[in-house]
Amino acid sequence: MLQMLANPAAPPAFPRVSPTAPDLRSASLSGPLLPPRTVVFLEGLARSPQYRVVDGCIATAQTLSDGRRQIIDLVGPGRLIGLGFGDQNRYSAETLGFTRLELVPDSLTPGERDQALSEMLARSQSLVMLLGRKTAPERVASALIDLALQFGRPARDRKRGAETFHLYPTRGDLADWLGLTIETVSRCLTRLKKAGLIDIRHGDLVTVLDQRELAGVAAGDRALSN
Amino acid sequence: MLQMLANPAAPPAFPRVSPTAPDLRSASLSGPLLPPRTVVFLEGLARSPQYRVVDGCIATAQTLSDGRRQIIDLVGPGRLIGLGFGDQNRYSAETLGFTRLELVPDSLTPGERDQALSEMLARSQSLVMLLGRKTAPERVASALIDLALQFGRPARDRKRGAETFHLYPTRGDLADWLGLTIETVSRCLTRLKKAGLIDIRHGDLVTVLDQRELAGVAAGDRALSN
DNA sequence: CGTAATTTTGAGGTACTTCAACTTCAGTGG
DNA sequence: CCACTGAAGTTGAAGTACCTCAAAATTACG
Repeated sequence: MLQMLANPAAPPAFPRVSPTAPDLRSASLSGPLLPPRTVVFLEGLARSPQYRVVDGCIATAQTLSDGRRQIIDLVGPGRLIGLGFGDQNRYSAETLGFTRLELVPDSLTPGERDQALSEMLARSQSLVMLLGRKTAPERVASALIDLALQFGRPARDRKRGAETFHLYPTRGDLADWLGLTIETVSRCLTRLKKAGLIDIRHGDLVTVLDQRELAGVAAGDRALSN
Repeated sequence: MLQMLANPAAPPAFPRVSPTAPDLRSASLSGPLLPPRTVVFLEGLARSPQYRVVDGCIATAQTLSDGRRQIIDLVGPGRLIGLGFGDQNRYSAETLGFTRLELVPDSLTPGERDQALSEMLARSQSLVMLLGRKTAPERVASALIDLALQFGRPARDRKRGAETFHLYPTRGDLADWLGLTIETVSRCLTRLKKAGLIDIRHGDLVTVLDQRELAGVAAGDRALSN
């Protein structure tokens, strides 16, 4: 699942782009609804404008010449993409699910830009720690906690701490984010389910059943039986 | 300010800290010469001022509660440390080798700060790609290329492309940077030496003998025989 | 020269990957 | 409604890259 896109350098296949591809730039404030797997901009091409995610989810990723893909970040509502580089994009951005973007003026206030850059840096450093020093179950648990924070809603369940969110990334996306393979991600999720820490319904609706235990797994305090 | 305190997680050996620890604050422009393994500031403590590395090398690192350490970046001359966070340090900073720091005013121009943050972000994202998707030999080769760029001098050798630099990080530091173990780093270096791509003299003087081949290994184009 | 720390090297173990088969699910058309 | 198809996910078995453990070799230093 390393290459979902064609060669990034060359004009890419635009999977499932609606025939009448909406022009983002023409949207004044809140743009059109982009279908899943829409490429917003591509690594290596001339620098794209900046967007704020209004609703949905964006994956930013870099790809090696041989096709290995690494997702740099999953970006949820309220956060920005497309800032912080020079004359060309340092990563690609793609929707994972129906997503609404909002064009952000190139001239953010220095404060806003600083804030956004700092947050991106902090998240990138967290990912470095995760990739460099955490085991597969720890990575998956950490990812779920992050996704719950970004995409979680108050949860319809009354259960204390139970939080439900829409899982935008596929197993392949999670693998490319967490430096694992699809199979390893799947196995970890299965074990988290069997341990009663999470539940997944309809394939993409995740409920965190035991937040403390999940955090324990993420921190390496709790093992995770087979 | 210099917080030469004990490591919060575990009581660390503080090798070779000079008895009369110099106070950075008293230095107006270019500070004193800090000995190796001097802790400049610590993760989790109140935010430290910002410094520019004048000469030597700084490692910035995060540590998990169980002691696993991940080096976030190795910082060479000209680059900044200590910026980009809120009220407390998000990582520790430590000298690897005799290092001279220069206090940087808290009020960088927005342009300077933006520039520095962007560079840190770019480097962090490169490290994410390295940790998530590169093999051990690729990681070590990539690291050497980065270190040659940061610490390399014109090389006394006439050889085209040959570049020599002082290897500040130990095998352990490299391992904590590259998400590997000491032994794996050592084995990769040995293989690079045997392949004639690099040479290491006196334990810490590295010469890149074949820049192209080394880049090939880093990119995964060239394998690396046993 | 002697001791300790670091690095190297080897042998064996394991967490994760790879390969392959099976299952589930969404969409499509009969 | 239900077979048919393809994509996504799961599960199992086997392989391997890297880790762990241990010891030897090298280097650093008093």
